[in-house]
Amino acid sequence: MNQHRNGPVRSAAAREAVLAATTRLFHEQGYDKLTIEGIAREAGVGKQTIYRWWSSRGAVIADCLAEGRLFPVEFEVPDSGQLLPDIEHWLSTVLAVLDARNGGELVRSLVAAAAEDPAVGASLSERLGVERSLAARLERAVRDGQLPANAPIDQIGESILGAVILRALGRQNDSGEPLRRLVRFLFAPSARLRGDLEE
Amino acid sequence: MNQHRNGPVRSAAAREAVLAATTRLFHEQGYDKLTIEGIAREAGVGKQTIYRWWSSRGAVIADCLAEGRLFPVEFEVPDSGQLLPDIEHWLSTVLAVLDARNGGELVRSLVAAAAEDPAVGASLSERLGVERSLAARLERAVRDGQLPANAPIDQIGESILGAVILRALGRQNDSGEPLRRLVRFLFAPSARLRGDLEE
Amino acid sequence: MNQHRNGPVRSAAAREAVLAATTRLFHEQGYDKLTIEGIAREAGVGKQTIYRWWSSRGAVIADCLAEGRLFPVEFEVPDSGQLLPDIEHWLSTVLAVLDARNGGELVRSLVAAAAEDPAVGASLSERLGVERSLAARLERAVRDGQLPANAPIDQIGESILGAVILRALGRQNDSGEPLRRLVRFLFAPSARLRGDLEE
Amino acid sequence: MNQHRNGPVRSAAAREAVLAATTRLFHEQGYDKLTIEGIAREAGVGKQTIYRWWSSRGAVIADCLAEGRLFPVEFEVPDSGQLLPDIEHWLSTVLAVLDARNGGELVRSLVAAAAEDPAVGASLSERLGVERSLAARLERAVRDGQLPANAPIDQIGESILGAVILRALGRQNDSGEPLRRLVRFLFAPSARLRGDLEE
DNA sequence: AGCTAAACGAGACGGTACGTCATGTCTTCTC
DNA sequence: GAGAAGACATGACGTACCGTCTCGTTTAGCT
Repeated sequence: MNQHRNGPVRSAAAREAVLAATTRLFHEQGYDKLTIEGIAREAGVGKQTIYRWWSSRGAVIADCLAEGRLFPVEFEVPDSGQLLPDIEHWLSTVLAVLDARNGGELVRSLVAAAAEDPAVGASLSERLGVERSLAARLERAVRDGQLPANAPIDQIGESILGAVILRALGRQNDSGEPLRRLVRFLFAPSARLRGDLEE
Repeated sequence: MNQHRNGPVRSAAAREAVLAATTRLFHEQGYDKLTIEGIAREAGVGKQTIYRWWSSRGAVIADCLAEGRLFPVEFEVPDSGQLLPDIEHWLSTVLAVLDARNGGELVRSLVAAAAEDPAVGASLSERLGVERSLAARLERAVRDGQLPANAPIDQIGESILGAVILRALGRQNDSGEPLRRLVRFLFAPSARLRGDLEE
Repeated sequence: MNQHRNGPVRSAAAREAVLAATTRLFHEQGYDKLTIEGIAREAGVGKQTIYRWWSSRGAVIADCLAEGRLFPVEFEVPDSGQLLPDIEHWLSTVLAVLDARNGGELVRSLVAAAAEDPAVGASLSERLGVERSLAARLERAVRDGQLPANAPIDQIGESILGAVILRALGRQNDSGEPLRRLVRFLFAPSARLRGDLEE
Repeated sequence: MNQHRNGPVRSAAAREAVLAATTRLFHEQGYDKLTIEGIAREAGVGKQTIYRWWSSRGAVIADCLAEGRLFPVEFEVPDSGQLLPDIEHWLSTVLAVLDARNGGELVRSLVAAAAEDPAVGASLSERLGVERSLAARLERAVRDGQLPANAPIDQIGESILGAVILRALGRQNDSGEPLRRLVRFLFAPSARLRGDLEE
């Protein structure tokens, strides 16, 4: 028995306009300058329409995040068969994006949004598009015997992502070399034992 | 506030009152509810006195952070000579604090403050009191040969801290076991190679 | 030639519900708190149904007024043959109603509605139920020779009503004696000439 | 012991700007289109400044009224020694103003404001500038013996003013003759008795 | 009896204004 | 001359209604 309701239905156009405007403003101004009124103005939408469908500023961000509107690219981890070079290549891509204009600001805005709003926090890691692909690659490495069978794949991904976030919070302008050393440490364990991580 | 003074000297009492009020409010309400007016009210201080000496809300937080007012305890890493048990013990302490009331909220507030304000971001990692002690312990491990000579000590610390932060952002209520698996992975490399991380 | 139309006709139930709800809310909350949405909610009616049949909030009020829903009683002027005692008795009735709970507020609400909406203004004086009956009594007085043949009956009524309204606007809590003095002045001209309005 | 207070003092410029803007908007748009935000915008003033010093829209109007900003002219009653001609002349002046552009609207706006706000209501009659001057003239008439010693002067004034208001509420476009007949009735009692109010 | 179009309840929509709160600057008075 | 108190212009908050506009449902009168 279908539960029917009368009346007009949610406007897809309004929803789209809100998410598009939010994405635009988020990239242009960052999270803390993002306001409901600003979104409404930019989207050509009444404030009440936003409040009707989203509980907070963070909830709008979370929707944008869930639809992949906040990241310009997907960070795919290549799979050449050799774990460390693949990860290093992926890391270079990530760092290149982050060091481009507003990349660090984008991360900080996301973190601020996640800190403020549970919904954003909940979808942050998986939707970041980072861990998903990374985890897939690591699972493959486990199957290939390059990582032990019970390596904590998710946690390894989170530790790398966490280090990336901390770097963004500290506004460090290093070359990315410290992060590269971290992944080498993580994925070249035999080298670690031999003490020849670096030549 | 302070009693009779002749010279135009910065009032130590006012400074103290501001920092104390900020600490109190930060713990009670979190970063996003923290306002300059609220601090001034709570401290019994004029708004202008705050603006005179601090450039922003974040700068006040950064001062509190720098003076160790925001953390109830210092997280010292014990040194029994055995790296992994020491780290696991330390991690248990950290997790216990975070899972206590408002512990997660405290981390999220700090992260939000760091995301918003460069000054907070800059002092976050070292002042967190976490990495300093952790790095010292890891250096000792290097000297003892438990870690390779060129292990990226700071980055390892940041990766752990980053994972802790991500856990707080995701509001996860796990037992902390995932984090424990991560440190085991990080500090038991030989086990990893043998595939017997867990029995 | 009848222009025929299909479909249902205006719902008497909806009309009744709207007018009843309006009357209820008008008495409970006054004119300025009266809203179309509130009426629709109270009447269990769609907003559009109101907009379809009435042009404005004032038009609904005007309808209520025209059907005598806004006044709890009719103010009949008795006719004992003696003009002044009749008028004074009527005035006492009016004042008693006005000084009862919300009586003044009712007048003010009506005046506000009349000020805002021409339709209400147009029907205010005649529909008030005041002047109609008063004018009838004054005409009788003219026939009886108690008033000159061309006394401005309508204007006399309006002047009394106007004085009543001004009293309500000023929120005066006098006993009503000033109004009584006015009607004595109006209807005891010979006394006036003799200077013995009051003994 | 004087109870002293620190801090800046109320800005005379802001007060003046608010009252001037209110007066302007009131005349241009009437009371119901008058909004706090509109006043603030027009005055170049923050909304909060208005809310700090006035409790409501009506309170601002009441201040304007009290300073005579809402009426373009003072309605002085001439004093030639002969009551009726003086009053008729005054009435002509009043009617001329009311029938000019927006005169009726002005009255209706004032009445609406008075109905909504006690402060406006309280100062309406005296500040209207109407009754004050009228009462003075009537008192003179009493002294001259043209009115009985205990004629209810204030009430007579209110009855005239009330009739004027009712006329404005009804949007009547009569020539003003009915009002003239009323004052003739009020102030030519002997004529009334002889039934020769009009020849 | 079926068809059809209007009226209905519900309520989403782009707006305006509300009254409150915080911002960062400025002014006044006290110590 | 630093500091408390707080007024100021600005602007966002979240709420309430405005008047218009869909939605599906219900119902009256014509075929």
